Amino acid sequence: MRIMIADCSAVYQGRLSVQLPRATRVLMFKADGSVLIHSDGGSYKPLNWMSPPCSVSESTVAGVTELEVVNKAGETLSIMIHEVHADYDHALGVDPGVIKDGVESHLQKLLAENLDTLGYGLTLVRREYPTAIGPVDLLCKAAGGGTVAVEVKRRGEIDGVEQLTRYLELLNRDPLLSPVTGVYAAQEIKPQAKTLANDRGITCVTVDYEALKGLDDPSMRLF
Amino acid sequence: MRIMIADCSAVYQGRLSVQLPRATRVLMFKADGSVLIHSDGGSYKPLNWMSPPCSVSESTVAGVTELEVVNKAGETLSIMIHEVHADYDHALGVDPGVIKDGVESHLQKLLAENLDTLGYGLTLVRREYPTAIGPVDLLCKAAGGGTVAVEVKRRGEIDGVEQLTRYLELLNRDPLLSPVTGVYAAQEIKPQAKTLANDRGITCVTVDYEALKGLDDPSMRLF
DNA sequence: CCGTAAATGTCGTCG
DNA sequence: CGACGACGTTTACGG
Repeated sequence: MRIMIADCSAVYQGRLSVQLPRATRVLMFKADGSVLIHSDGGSYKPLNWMSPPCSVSESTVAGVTELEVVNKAGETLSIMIHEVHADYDHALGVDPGVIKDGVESHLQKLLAENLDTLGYGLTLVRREYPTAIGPVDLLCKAAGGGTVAVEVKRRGEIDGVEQLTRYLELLNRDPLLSPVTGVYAAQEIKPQAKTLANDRGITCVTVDYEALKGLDDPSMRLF
Repeated sequence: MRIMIADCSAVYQGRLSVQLPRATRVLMFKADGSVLIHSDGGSYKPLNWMSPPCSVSESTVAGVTELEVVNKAGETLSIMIHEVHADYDHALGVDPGVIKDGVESHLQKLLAENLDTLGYGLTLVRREYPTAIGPVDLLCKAAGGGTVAVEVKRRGEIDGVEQLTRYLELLNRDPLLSPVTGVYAAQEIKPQAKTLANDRGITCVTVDYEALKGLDDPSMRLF
């Protein structure tokens, strides 16, 4: 990876136009061709960038170096380098990547294995039950005979309620499944989402990921 | 900004858990306290990071330096530095920031000035018409007497249809506005969004930003 | 500080 | 390759 500290200005022309006035910034050129322009603040998002795959061409006019980065969609990032304060290059090698734990799919899996958390007498039909408008996270049979569709989210906001509502509308047209009721399960459910869900007869369940994990993993049990 | 090239491993513990196995990476420490861990690929998103505001503490055990980055929510990013290949520091100063053109608000403005694009005989009531559940992008009077609510998006996906549906539901309760119909305007509308919109009697309009811009700006006109 | 909506969103998965 | 949903989404903007 090449890292430059440089006095530069830049223009991105693509899905929109973004201009960067002249200032000192950090330029990162990654092995895959991608380019990031960082300032000394903000967050992890660069001021301007080009995602791979893309190609870089260089030209110099009157002591000013211009880098033209282009991707396949024809988007361009043009960087004018007025002065270079530092220029480093290091070989990093291929990264082994990240290992994640605790995302929605894990929560979904744990809930599927512990349906009691969601209500009594539920039997799993399947996870990711396919429908024309997308997969339902968990489809279950209720003890009473009807069906229960479960939408799982890490953070329960209003979008999830809308999503589940669409599924319920569709599933209830199927006489083999009807009546279908909904359960909205999340580690945290926002008040507005809860209100909308209740309004539509959807049950909200707040789940504790750590507790579920403990239930699931015998080595974590206290007794 | 401090930039290190180092052989490191890292663990984030917060909203979820992310582990980074040992490898050579780029560490960026920004002036506002934020930390980024970049590999030599991917895109602008770091493998791991901590957003500001946060604080860093350092300790060394058996030649291994551990950096512990903590934010207010109690999320932690712990970086074990096994070997430092390079360590640079540069003062960048405050960045003047970016100038953008072509985002949704511009599209909204252009559409407000060219309502014919959306349908015949529309008169603008106002942009960002306020309601209890958020602002409607464009509220218009129809020639026939009713009201038209317009939702503007750069890319029309299903969320926007839900958003507009909520507005329509609310606006139609107002006898001064009713009947209110919906128009979904975007540079590109996804099939599922179009299907759902049609299902709900919402008109979809695909708009050409460049053409609108040409209409709007006399200097761009051909005649 | 909460809530909503936009984003050059990016990233994975599945068809 | 496109569509779709999750994301440590992040970020900006109002009340």
